[in-house]
Amino acid sequence: MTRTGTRLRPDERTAELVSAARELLGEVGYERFLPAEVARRCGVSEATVYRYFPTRHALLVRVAQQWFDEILDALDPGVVVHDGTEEQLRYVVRYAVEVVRREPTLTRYILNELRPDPEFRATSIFRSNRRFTGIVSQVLRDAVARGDLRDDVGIDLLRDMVFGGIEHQAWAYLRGEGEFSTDRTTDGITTVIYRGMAAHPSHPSHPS
Amino acid sequence: MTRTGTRLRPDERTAELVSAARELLGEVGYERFLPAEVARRCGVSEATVYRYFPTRHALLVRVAQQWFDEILDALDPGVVVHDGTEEQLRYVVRYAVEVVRREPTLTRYILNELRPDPEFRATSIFRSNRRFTGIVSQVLRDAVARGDLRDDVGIDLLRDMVFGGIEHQAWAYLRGEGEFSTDRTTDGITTVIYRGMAAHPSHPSHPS
Amino acid sequence: MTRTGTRLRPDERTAELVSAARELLGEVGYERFLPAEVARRCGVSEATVYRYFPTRHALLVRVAQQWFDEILDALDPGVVVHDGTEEQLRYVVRYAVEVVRREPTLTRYILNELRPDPEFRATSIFRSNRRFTGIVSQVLRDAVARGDLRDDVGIDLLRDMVFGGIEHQAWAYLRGEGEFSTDRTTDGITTVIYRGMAAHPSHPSHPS
Amino acid sequence: MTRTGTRLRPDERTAELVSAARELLGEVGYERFLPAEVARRCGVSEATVYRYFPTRHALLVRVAQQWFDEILDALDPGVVVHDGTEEQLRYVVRYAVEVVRREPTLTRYILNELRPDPEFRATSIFRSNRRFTGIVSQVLRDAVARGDLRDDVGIDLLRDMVFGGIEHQAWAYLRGEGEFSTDRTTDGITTVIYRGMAAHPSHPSHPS
DNA sequence: AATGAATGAGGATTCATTCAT
DNA sequence: TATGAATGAATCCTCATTCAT
Repeated sequence: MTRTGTRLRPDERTAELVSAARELLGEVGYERFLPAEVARRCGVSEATVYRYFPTRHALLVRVAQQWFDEILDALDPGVVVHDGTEEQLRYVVRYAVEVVRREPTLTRYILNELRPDPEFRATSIFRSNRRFTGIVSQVLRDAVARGDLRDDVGIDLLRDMVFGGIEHQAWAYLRGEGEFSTDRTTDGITTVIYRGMAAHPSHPSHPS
Repeated sequence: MTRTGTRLRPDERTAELVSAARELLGEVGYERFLPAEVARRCGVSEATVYRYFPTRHALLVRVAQQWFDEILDALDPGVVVHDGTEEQLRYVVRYAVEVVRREPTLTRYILNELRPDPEFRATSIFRSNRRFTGIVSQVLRDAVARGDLRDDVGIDLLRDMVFGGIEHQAWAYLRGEGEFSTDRTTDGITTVIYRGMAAHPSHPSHPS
Repeated sequence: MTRTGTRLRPDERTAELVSAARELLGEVGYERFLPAEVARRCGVSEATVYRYFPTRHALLVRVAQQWFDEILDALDPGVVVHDGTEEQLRYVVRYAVEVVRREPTLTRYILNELRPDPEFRATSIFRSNRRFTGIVSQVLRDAVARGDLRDDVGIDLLRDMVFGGIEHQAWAYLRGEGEFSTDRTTDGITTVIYRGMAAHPSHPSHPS
Repeated sequence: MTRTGTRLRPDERTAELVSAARELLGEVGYERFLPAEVARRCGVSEATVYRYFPTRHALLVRVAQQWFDEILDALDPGVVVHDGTEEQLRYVVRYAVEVVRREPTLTRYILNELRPDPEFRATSIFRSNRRFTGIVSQVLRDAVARGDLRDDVGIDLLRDMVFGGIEHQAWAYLRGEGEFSTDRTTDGITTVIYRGMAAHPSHPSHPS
């Protein structure tokens, strides 16, 4: 994309490479990700890519890392702002929907390619990833502790229904098999989870 | 795995190849699936694989097809047997859990590699797949029509929460990030969906 | 083509194989000639082909041999029947045109694949081939000896202009680049060769 | 052949590859042409060949193209220089003889493999090829228009006798079945065509 | 006599990675 | 710092040929 051709400071070049790599990963997925294409998009040689990243894998990991950090930096502050279990839940679900929807391949890469890696737990992505999916878990956990949600279904299962549901929706959308409204998906998932787990079913919520 | 070394009848050899291919696909996934490895596991040459399947893709498709048919043959009859929305839902969810849990990579292959293929809708897997995911949708749809479930959340989203949730659970399990009890997963998902969508919240169900 | 399925006497089976092989060779050419396809056309197994012919090459050689013999058996008697150099020439040219036109690939195979073979001169095709192209040479040689044609151009060159010209015409025809009239080609070549070599130019011939 | 071992500039490497490929094509023909052998002859890896040419076919086409261009650049200017039908004819025939004689396999490749290709007419070789064979046709056509040659035999047939005759002569020569003197072949063909087609047979030419 | 099963030896093409300049 | 050239190790697929039954 960015066609520089000129010499860049190492941090600029790195940023450019990561940016192009993120786009590419989002477009073609992990297996079809070619370092050569990243180089091409930056207007540099393949060797330059390897100057900044020792392996293809390292570049991919860096992409995930940076991407996650951006997401979390934007997400984190907002959580506390919302009052009430349902509103907090809706907020994080909406955020997850927006993220996954915007970059389903990237999400998939992190969730499915990076996490299974034996060395994953040693990576700093591990921590970031935990922050990302964990933030949903935390909202749920807090709600349970507060007595707003029941505890008869595991938090991890609820979290998986949220992320799995979003992911499947996104893929169906990309395949052209259905619409993908952020609102509709957010409200639907929030509603099901909240109504399904609410400790006090007397005040059912209404999806928009 | 199976080391025959002997000559087999075509149907036997085919069965052996499909079986080994299914295992391999389950282990390494679509992209890392090598016909040569299938051959090795069957104790035959690579050329033998190509004697029975014209292309790598054809073998993979056959694996998916046969596997699906086995699943569906076992699943179908049972649905009608169960009375009540929640029980029917629990039954199909349990089945899906067992299937996805047993072969998560295979599931991913069908969901992510086969479905996006432009020619997918012309395949017989398409029909099988529709039968598979459709059976969940149908149970939900029937329940809505019967007035047992509300209609304020789309069927497709519910279905995605079911399959997405199961898939994520299975992956986390395989990654050693958590337990995976068929009962717990089945009950959890069924409960969330049912309680979250039930038209008459007066009689909440209890997960085991 | 012939679908027997039954057991044949060796000579019958051989004949059937050679016949199918000839057709195939004519259709696809030497390099794309697959023994498996010959077997398929005869309704027998590949192994049966190898029962009768030790190698692919042997089968191909046999095809050429038999084909040549048939041609020569039909051609030979007719030569003497014609009176006059030009008529004899026209006769053999017409025959060559018909042969090449009908089976250009086969001709090509013999002319270009078989002849270069180091062992070619030891083959019986060598003799047959010499009879085939030699018959044209002989007609020319006789005419020179009789004083009807000059001797200032080598017989082999004339023969090559005849066969090369026919072959190129046939290929252009097959490519759809032009018509191919047996009469027109025969008369054209005969005329050029005869008029160009005639010792007594006072009676120029007229092509039809 | 050329064993460099060193790093070459792209144009040098390309030239070396094309050169080696031309030689190889001339030796073994289209079907037996292996990119791996080209690599071996240049002392580089097979991958290097594919760095410069996306496919085997592309390399072959490039060989043909470049080769043709060299030929035509040398041939073209000379035609106009010669006076008289017979001299012009002799000149282009001589040129064709030299070309075909030097590289009969290459000629065959262009004539038989490239020309039949459906996309051939879109290639730049198409234009080059037309220039090549067309130059003979043009000389003949001009002579007919001028009244020097009769019009009772089609130009295309005459052209085919020229090229076909040359090709067969070259092959026989390569096979060791006869001598191949450029002069003798040129004069022979020119003589036959000219004497056979001359409108005024009173001044027959004398082959050397 | 016939064959069905099986394969060894290719053979075109891809791509992450290295290294001399 | 940057790179252009180069490649080793795959990877899918083909086909003439063998051999136990």
